[in-house]
Amino acid sequence: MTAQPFPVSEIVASRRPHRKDAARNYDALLAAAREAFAEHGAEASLEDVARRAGVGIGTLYRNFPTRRHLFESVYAGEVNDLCRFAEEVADREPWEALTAWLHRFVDYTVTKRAIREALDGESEIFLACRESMYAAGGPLFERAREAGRARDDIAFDDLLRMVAGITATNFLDDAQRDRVLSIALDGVRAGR
Amino acid sequence: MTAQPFPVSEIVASRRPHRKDAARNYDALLAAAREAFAEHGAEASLEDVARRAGVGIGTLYRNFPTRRHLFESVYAGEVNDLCRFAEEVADREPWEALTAWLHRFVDYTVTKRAIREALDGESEIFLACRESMYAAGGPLFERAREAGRARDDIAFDDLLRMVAGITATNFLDDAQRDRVLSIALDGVRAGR
DNA sequence: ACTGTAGCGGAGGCACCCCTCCGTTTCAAT
DNA sequence: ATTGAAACGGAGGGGTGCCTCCGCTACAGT
Repeated sequence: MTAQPFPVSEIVASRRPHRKDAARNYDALLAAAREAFAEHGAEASLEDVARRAGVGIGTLYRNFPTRRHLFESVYAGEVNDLCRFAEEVADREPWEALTAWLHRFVDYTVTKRAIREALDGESEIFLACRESMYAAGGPLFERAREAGRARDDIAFDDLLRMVAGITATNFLDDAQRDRVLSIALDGVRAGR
Repeated sequence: MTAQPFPVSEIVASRRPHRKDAARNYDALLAAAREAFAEHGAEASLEDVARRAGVGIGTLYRNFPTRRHLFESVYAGEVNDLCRFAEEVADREPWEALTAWLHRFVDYTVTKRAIREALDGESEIFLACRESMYAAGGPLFERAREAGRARDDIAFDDLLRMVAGITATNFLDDAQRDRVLSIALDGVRAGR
């Protein structure tokens, strides 16, 4: 809501090194990790991440002392994007805003494979991310509910986990994924 | 539909050894594998499976030459149970029969963690399992649709993948899982 | 009870991954 | 251009998992 709304983005940005080569490697590692996590889940090989980034394994460990640091950084980056997107859709029609946000939620690839674990992560950053995400998406849900477009016997957490589950599943193609998501969301609509 | 409706059960049973000790080990391995797959997904350590079963690693490999053999056997066993259950509910009210079957689907633990992969498996057994499952559950869906209880713009495959996704996700507790499943199924109900 | 054989278990070779440590390289401030 | 400090990369030690192979065990048929 303010200029720097999400503490998460600061945490991540603050870790980025100042020297040019170091910064480039840092970015390459994050991008490589995003790919690797998307493909293999949170257990992806860190040596593979370093290889993809074209960087020595030592460099990976200097930037991200543990697997958790790396994973959290990738995750936080996506959460951050998601939070920004919530602002973008804030002035659309309530139900439309909610579903647009949820579809964006689905698009995040790391999230796709790893969000289930992340939803139960207990570290400081995971908690912060979850809070940010709830702060961003919760009001959209609330608004849809007040407009009589969403049923009021479920919690935002229920909704998010439902979508996360569908998101994490393999489908024949993207069309099927969207179709299934729409069906499930129809269950969330008010008026049966 | 006939006395031995599911080819899958024969495949699995035919592999069970005749000698007493061997049969005991075979069963112990299947049970251990079911546990291990449920906990760690399809990538569970085979040495761990052997340890759980109280059996040497060599014995595991004699009974199940590859990881895929073991996984398929566990999976086929559960599919088989599921198929039987479809017969049990066949004479209930259409919508109730369908949801009862889907809830049972949710209960299978191996399935829970691994069905996403399995839904895309291309081996002969996976195909046979999928076919059996569709043969068992499809008619339930069809019947609910004909009774005007389920919408007709979605496929049984859509429904199954939706439920599988929700099934594979972590929830705070079983109550939340059931709640979310009900919401999603409401999207499948006919009449908005 | 005897005995041939199916079945057993685990040592060991190979591969991969984790993470640390340190000699070498590269940046950027002067 | 010089130079000190920051950053680099990858070798290597320890761990775990995969799978094979073969000497030992115990079942079941006579």
